[in-house]
Amino acid sequence: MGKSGAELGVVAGLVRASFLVNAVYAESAREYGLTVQQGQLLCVLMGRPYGMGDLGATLGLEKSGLTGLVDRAVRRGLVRREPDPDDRRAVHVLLTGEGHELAEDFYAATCRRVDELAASLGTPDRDRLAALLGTIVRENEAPTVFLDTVQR
Amino acid sequence: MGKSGAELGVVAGLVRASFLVNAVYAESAREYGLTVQQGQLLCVLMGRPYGMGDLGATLGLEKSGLTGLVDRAVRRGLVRREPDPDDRRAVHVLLTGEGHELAEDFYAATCRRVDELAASLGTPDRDRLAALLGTIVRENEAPTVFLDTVQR
DNA sequence: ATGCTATGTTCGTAGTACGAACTAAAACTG
DNA sequence: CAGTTTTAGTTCGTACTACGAACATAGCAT
Repeated sequence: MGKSGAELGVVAGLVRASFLVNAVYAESAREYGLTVQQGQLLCVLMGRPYGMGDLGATLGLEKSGLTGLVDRAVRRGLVRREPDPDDRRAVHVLLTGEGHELAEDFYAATCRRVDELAASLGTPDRDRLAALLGTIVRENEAPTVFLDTVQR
Repeated sequence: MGKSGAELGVVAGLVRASFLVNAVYAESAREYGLTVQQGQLLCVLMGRPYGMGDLGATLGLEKSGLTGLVDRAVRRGLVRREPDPDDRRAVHVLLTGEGHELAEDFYAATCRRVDELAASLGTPDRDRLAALLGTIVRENEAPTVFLDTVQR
């Protein structure tokens, strides 16, 4: 039973830790007047502009749902659609200046809060945890929903 | 910069791993015709019945939002409200027979999927990861949104 | 008894997100 | 190059999520 006990430990640990991260993410979003989904959109777009298709794949949304999310973000002045010069069907979604500023602030606040979740770990444990999570993220090809480091 | 690099690694690792867990959770929920929130409700109630207040605190919801969530779960026959004999204002929310069965199945499927996220880790790494996440969960007092082990 | 607090619900509002159906443009095919 | 198929996005209808404010009861304290 030792082995199955350890396995359940990983699963419950991952699920509950995710719950904490979600809560912290929601708190940050709220602080900046965003919904979680809008915050996620901004964080993804911090890296580069996306077409609607890629954006949906990255966020795990159907295209029909994404249209509304982008619409609302456009209405708030956070992102804009730009026609793709090479394909008149396609658009690029990118941050506005205001959106970029808000994204940076939200990203920083979220980093700070998530970092605090791990406050009780010493540096070696943090490094170990980072390495283990890095393996999971890599092996499962988690999309870039949150940058490793801020673009300079 | 070595230290700050490691710190960002933990943060990005936690956020992206959470994204993976969320996606897997959503996939499980969908498989069983549930929304994520309904799945979460069932998983919490697997442990024991809750009053609306405790349930809101556990799930991180305002009471007004919780009423609707429970209403819809009642309509689907998954949970029921029972008057608290000691306090005529209060109710206990608990799983119906059908809800209990569905919760077990959903829980098992989710466990399997989350476990697969860590498939590339060997047993020692899994144990280390479980221990590190366990520390975070404990230090931040993550509510019991997902049982450690199924109740027998 | 009388006010204060706690428990839940109702209501209005905004947002999330799916599938099906649709438009338009690009890509393929004979 | 005309005709078909595929791809990119949007629109529409539906159901769900979830907040705050206002409300009704019920318990509690003085």
